Formats: sequence, C-alpha cells, structure tokens
Amino acid sequence: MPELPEVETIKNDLRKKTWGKQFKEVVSDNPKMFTPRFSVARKKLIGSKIKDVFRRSKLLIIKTNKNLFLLIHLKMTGQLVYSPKKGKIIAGGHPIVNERNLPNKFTHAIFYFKDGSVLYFNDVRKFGYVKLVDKKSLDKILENFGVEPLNREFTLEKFKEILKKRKTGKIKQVLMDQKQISGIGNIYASEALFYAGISPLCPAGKITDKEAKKLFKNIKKVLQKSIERRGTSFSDYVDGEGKKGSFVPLLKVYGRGGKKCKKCGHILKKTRIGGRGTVYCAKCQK
DNA sequence: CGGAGTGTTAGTCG
DNA sequence: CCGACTAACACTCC
Repeated sequence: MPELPEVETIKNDLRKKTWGKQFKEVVSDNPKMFTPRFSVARKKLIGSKIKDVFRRSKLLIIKTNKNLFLLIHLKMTGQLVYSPKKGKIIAGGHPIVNERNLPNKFTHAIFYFKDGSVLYFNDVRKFGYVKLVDKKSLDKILENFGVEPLNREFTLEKFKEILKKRKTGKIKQVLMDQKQISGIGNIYASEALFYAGISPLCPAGKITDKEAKKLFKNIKKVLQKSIERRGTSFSDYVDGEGKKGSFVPLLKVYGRGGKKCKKCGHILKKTRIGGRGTVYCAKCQK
C-alpha cells in the first residue's frame, strides 16, 4: 500500500517514538528480506542506537549512531507496528490484517529495543525488504530517486521539463516513475489526474502549460491532504481498537472502477496502463 | 474451485 | 535510453 503519504506518516511517528532507542535483538523468519545476510545485519544492528528517521520516496531510513542506516521498504503489503513498553501502539503501512496479535504469521522481522519496546515488520506478500548500509551506499541508492514532489525543488518548470523529456509516455506512468518524481504510486497518480481533468492515457508531451499547472498543483494537494489524514489506509489503534486512515472516503477514482463518477455521474472506466489497474472518468478526464 | 487482480519495483529483453 | 513485460508472494474477490 504505502506511497509517500503513508511512509511520511510512519516516519513522523517513528521519529518521535524511537529516538535514542537501542537495538537489543533482531529476529526474522525470512532472512532473505535482509541485506547484507541476516546474520551479518543482525550483529551490526545490535547495540546501535537510533539517531533519526527520514523518508525518501517510499523508503524509510533509520539513522543510527554507527554510520549505519537501516532502510525499510514496505512495497505492496508491508506494515510497521511499534509497540512501546507502555502506551499507545502505532501502526502504519498496509491496513491491519485480521489478526492483531503480534507477532502473527505475517510478521517477518522483529526488532527488540533495550527499553522493552518492539518494532514489528509485517508483510503479507513478502515483497518488502530491510537493508543495512553505510552513508556511502545510502547516497548511491538515493541518487536513483527523482525529485520529491512536496519539496521546494519540485517546481512547475521542473515538472514541465519532465513532461517534455518523456513526451510519448502515458502521463500516469510518468507520474509513477520513481526516477522522475519519487513517491507517487497508483493511488495518488490516479487521484491527481482526476482533479486535473487529465486522462491517465494522455501522452506527457501533449499536456498543455495550463494543464501542467493544474496537475502540478493537484499532485501537491492530494499528497498533502492525505498526509493530513495520516494516509489512505493507515491504521492507528490502541488496545486493539482499529481505526482506519481517513483518506479513503476522499478517493474519487482509485478503487472505484464501474462505480459512478462523484462529479458527473458517469460510470468510471477501468483499464490497464503499464500493467497497473487504472480507473478514470472518460467524461471528466480528457 | 479457478483465475484475475492487488497500494511496488528490479530485472530482462527488444 | 525507452517501453513492455515478468517475477517476487499470498491473499481476496468474482
């Protein structure tokens, strides 16, 4: 699930809660998800302390005191749950699966901290990964990401440049191309295009200056709105009482194929772009 | 029951 | 360099 707003939400929560925590033990039933080898990563991690938590694109970056960065990618179905020794449990990423007891069968990595708190990495499909890298490899990894859509360096000019560069590509694919703009996935690409009134199939090069401006604004708006609401399917629960992320009711097209357009009432069309399900209103989006 | 589809992305091939 | 396609995996929906 997690796109930029979801990872941003987790990052904000974890930064507050885990600052200074020291790793005591790491356990995994799926060592394949670790780089370097689990046994090596585990040894390196134990004893190190969390100094900060960042986000770049959809990647969560946990900085420790030993020139060591713990990278976590949740991919499609990853979920992080932080359980403090005392107080509120926080969870983010893929919506909470039925079983609330932790660890459960989807828990593939457990990070124990010295103070008794625990971070669980759950992942139904096991696409997610954990990487432990030094500053140098971190920088190399980060080089591959395009501009952060919420940062100041993502300007209208920059956006137009990207559209020009990828003129024959379908606009939705360009929005989702992490090398161009990083952090936008299927949900927010679909939603931003709806608000801008642009068909996801439109070639990037055919987008006029006026449309580009509208799309540019809506990309930022949709992401910001979602962060305000803690993401699309972010879950936050106390004492096992689940509460869904509140962006879902605001979705205009994503996941609504075959239903009525909330703006004009036409049946929303479902198609496939670059192997990804795509929903749009053929009447509102040209 | 079978098959298609699922919020991601790395890798391969033309 | 680009775009198209696939695999990685497990579950849900029709």
